[in-house]
Amino acid sequence: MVAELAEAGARKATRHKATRNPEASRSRILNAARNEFVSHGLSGARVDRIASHSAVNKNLIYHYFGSKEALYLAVLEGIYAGLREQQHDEDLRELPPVEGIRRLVESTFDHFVATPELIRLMSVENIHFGEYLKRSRSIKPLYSGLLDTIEILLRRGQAEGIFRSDVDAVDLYLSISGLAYFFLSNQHTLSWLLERDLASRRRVNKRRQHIVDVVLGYLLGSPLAGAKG
Amino acid sequence: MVAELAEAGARKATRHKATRNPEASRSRILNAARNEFVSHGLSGARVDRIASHSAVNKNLIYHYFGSKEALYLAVLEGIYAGLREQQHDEDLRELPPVEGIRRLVESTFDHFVATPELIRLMSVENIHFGEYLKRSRSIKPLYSGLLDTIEILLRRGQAEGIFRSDVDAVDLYLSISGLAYFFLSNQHTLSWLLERDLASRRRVNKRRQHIVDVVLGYLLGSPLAGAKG
Amino acid sequence: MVAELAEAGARKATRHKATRNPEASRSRILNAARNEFVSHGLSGARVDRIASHSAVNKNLIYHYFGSKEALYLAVLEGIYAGLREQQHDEDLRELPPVEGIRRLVESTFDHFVATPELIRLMSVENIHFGEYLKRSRSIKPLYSGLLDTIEILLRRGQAEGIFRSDVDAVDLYLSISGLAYFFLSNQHTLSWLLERDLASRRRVNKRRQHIVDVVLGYLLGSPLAGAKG
Amino acid sequence: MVAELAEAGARKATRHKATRNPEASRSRILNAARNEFVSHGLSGARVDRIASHSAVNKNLIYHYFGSKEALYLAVLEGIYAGLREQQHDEDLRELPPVEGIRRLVESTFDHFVATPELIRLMSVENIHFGEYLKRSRSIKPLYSGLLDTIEILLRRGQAEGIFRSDVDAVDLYLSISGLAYFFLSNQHTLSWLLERDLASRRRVNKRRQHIVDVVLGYLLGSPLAGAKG
DNA sequence: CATGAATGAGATTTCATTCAT
DNA sequence: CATGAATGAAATCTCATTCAT
Repeated sequence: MVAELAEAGARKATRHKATRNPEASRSRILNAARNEFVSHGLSGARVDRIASHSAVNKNLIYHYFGSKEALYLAVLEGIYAGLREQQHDEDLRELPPVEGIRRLVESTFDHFVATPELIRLMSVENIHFGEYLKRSRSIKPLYSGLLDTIEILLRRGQAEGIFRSDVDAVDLYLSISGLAYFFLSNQHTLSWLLERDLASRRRVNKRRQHIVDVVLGYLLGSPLAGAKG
Repeated sequence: MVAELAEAGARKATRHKATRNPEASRSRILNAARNEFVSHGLSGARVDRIASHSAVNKNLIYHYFGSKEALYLAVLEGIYAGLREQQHDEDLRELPPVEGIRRLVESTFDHFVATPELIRLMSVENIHFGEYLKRSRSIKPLYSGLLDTIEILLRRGQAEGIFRSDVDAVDLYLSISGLAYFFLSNQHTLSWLLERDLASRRRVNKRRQHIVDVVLGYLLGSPLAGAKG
Repeated sequence: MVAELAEAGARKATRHKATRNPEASRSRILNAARNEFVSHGLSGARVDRIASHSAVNKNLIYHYFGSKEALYLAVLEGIYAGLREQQHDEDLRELPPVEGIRRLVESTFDHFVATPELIRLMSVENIHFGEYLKRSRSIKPLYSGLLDTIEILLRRGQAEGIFRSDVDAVDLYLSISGLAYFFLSNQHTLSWLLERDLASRRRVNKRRQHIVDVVLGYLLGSPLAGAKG
Repeated sequence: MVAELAEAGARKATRHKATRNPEASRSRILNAARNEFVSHGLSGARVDRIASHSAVNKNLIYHYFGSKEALYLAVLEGIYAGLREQQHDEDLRELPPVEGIRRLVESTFDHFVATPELIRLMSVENIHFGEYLKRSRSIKPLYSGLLDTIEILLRRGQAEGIFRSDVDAVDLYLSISGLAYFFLSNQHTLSWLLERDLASRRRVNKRRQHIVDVVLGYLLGSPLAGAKG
């Protein structure tokens, strides 16, 4: 996966040579930059590499984006937008609660798996204490409906008497994401330490099912089971 | 938390001036280096800052550790050793299964909370595809007993008929860690996006209980509940 | 004054957008360039700023002037031409000598005050060892009559027995200009060092009178007064 | 003179190669920097040239001075300090007034002639609106006594009935300096325009005497001579 | 006549590392 | 054991200029 991410930009560059097409140039830069930041983090990324992988003069990067940090922010916004775009959570609100939650869990997991850049950039951003995310105008609004969707499904499930009654929507969201995130974000260290190939298709499929089981197992269980007192 | 991490080294520097105490110098370097790598990642860390925060000549760092990367590895080993040291998982094998799992979940969470450096370094290391971890001789052995402990508790719980039968030890470990990790590692972005202060004591305590509930809810539930087919 | 000079170009730009009027474009460029070179010197000037302040495509600047340096020379010629144009020194030759000199002193001072760009460009040009001026075909001819005028007034004053006899026209010209120039060219440092606002109207008026007094005091005095031997 | 200034640093560099003598390194840098800023101004100066002319690694410049601008300020402070150091104006206060003024005029002129860097840096600084000078802590105090000296000499000369009564100390200082400054600062353009070699020894000596004559001619004259009303 | 896109050379600055003592 | 001085390579960014239409 290392090589895959690191070289993706190089493979795509295919010597364009002076496109005279600003849209194309801009998007080639963004592409190369995403690969670079994803592979090396913010501090480790090199503007020179972004320039050469996007087959563009280095100055053009500064012309379009102003600075390495601003370029990173542009990449970050693109990635986060993609995440929320694909979640379509509003569509789930009408489903039977168990089905709705299952779909939410699965789509979260699937999007994480399909977009490894997302998880890496989320890590990078947290290494930087989220300071670039906080500068973004465009990202936060994307998250406004998410908790509502969860809340709606939860309440409907509780009204039907099938979900346990003590569930907090924020905690549930953090669990759904966390169960997928850690497995993916820490794949490299975990594969080594546990001596398992966590990137294998079999393992990934198995994990997907496990996460659904955990979330639904928890939601469908009784609040008292295993409680401390 | 940003400031806390960033300034920790500065606070400790207290002008030692030529200690002529190799042990002390070495450990001051390691301390400052941990703070630096934790605050800025590997690429973002600065040898100069480590030197000045440890009140040590820059050359001494190279004398003791050879390179910035080697110093990073030393820090990484120290941090991972601390994690496994504190887990005492062997002690849990004798406990009643529910109690054993609960303790494992709680101690994992507590150690993560108590050592924010750990989580940040785990992220940093995965940004670097785990390549430094893989160079370490000392870390992997620490993990050898962990899955056994989980396996033992699982099997005993299943034998007693209280745990569901389809649980994989690796997945369970990943879930226990992931439920805590994501919440902590991504605190900065999540607090901003969800408009909640995830670092508040109340939220942390609540999360701890939630995680226990999720893990035990899952283990104590029936395999069929909510299953796809 | 800083802001005044620096922003003058910006104020004038007023979005022309494709004038299709070559004369107007050329003159807008020259205007913006004068402001830019005056505010930042030759090395500090930016072609980009000149383009944006003159609301003209950068390429047009190269089309009309060929290079940044050639543009600078064009600006320089314009400024020097303005200086000599306004001096009308030939008109003074007929006046009574004291009156003629007084008028020359006053008009030199007044023109310097009215055209701060002139003094700044003269400084800039001397920082560059006068090399651009020397390339100009148009400037030197403007100066041909100046010393003659002074010479004529001097000789008539000496013939009348009112001017001292040992006066050199070149030195007199340098003094007339220098007494005004230094006060204006070094206003920023001098105001700070002497803790006086040399730009105030009162100070400027006072200085004008002082310079007349110095020049006439010198010319009307006797050669022996205060002489070394 | 162009070549002289521009190459002065090069001549002095004489391949030191790793002096291990911080004082010497620092002062070689300052020397080379003075030459560079004097020859090319602030914007035109090149850190690379300063490094190579001082036979020092470029980084050492940043290590010692922090930035190009800070280095420029250090040079500026050194130059201004030299000016006031050499003026010894306090020594002049006891002299007979005519003698005191004559000496002040001569020493000002002589110092300007002996230190062409001074005049050029004063011009450079005014091109930059004096903003670096204003940042300096050390320069202004040097100027505190200067006006007092002039005032004292003026008042004594007026008490003796030999100096005219309407003289302002600030104006007198500006005239003494201006009469010398313009001739020197604008030598390159003036020599060309007036078709005289203003740098020739004869011309310089003549100018020195002229300036003394002008200042004393003015001071010893009567206030009414040539006055407007 | 005029333009927006793009470039190459070089500017300042940074940083891990080594030298000499 | 420890240090202050110094370095080379490379990083980010700038800027006058040219290309293609």
